[in-house]
Amino acid sequence: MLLVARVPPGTAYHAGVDSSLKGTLHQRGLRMTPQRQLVLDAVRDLGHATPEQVCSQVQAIAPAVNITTVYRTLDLLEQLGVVRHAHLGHGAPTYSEHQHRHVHLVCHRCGRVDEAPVDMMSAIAERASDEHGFRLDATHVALSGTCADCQRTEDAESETDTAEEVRG
Amino acid sequence: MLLVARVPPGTAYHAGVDSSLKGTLHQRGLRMTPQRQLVLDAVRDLGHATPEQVCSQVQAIAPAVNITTVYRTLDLLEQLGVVRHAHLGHGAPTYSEHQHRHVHLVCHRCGRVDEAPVDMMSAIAERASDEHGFRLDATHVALSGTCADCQRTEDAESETDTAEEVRG
DNA sequence: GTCGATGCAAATTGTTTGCATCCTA
DNA sequence: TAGGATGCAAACAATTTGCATCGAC
Repeated sequence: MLLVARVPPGTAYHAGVDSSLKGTLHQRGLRMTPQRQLVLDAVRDLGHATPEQVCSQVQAIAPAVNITTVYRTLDLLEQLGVVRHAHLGHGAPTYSEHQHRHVHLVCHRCGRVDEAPVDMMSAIAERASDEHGFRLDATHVALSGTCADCQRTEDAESETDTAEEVRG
Repeated sequence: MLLVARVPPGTAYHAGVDSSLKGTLHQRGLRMTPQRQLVLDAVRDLGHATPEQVCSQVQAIAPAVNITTVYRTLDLLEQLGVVRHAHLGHGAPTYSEHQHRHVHLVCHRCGRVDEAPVDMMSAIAERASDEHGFRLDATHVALSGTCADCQRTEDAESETDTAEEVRG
């Protein structure tokens, strides 16, 4: 199978990054494949991405890669601790590099995702631990709310609005 | 259609609760139906419940009610402000009465859901607002982490464990 | 009687599984 | 060349939509 288009010598995708993945895989008796590298590259390039989005990115380079492989590879990379997933709302989980640790603020109106430093949650983490014995993972689930722009939009709407949203 | 089994007179389910729903519906030109009352009752009885769970509960009384109707009714009741939904992990949203406002702590290991008062998040809400212009809805998305029991389990496991989880 | 609500079937979307083939080590 | 990885098709689960029928007002 011709997986990727030919590239000039010396321009390996993310030259050097694959060495660690290869090592991590081999340590566990697993195999390095072009697909696995491409999925990892895609996750790194995209920041946060759903399996679907990762698949599109991978297929831009290697159209034959199947979405099934993307799902399996994301699961694997997560078990290896190379990537992690977070729930940024609605349903679709998004994958990012494991080091990518932020608190996510997702606007439930427009979907925009903002990031805040994890230590923003340290006070809550402490209370959760003290009062509930609960060890918080502040980065796994996004906080939901309304972004500044959408608050303005809502304010503007409520002026004109005569509470007739339901019919339809 | 025979919607519900016959019941002794005077034992209406949640006698009296439907009056407000009926009124709310009529205000908007919408109609009161037994299905709508049953869905609302189910949400109230169950605390948090997925559409699937609401459907089962409703069907225990009225087997002919279709899950499509449950979805549509939950959406409607949410628009009316009678119920709200929250994301308690993985994918399935759960519905509860609108007044039900807690911060949810979900264990990603065993799925257990704990509840904490909303004011637990007030410090974060303020920071989100000040630093990001973001209006936080602390109750919409659950916080993810590890519950006390599962922390003990993990500690116990890591003693025996020799890091060989990946191979399949 | 009118038009909103329901039930049913089918379409959609997101994800998983079985299995034959392929290819890394 | 042995067994892990992939691709493909099909199974699944959760949710939505089209449409004819039903029933609240």
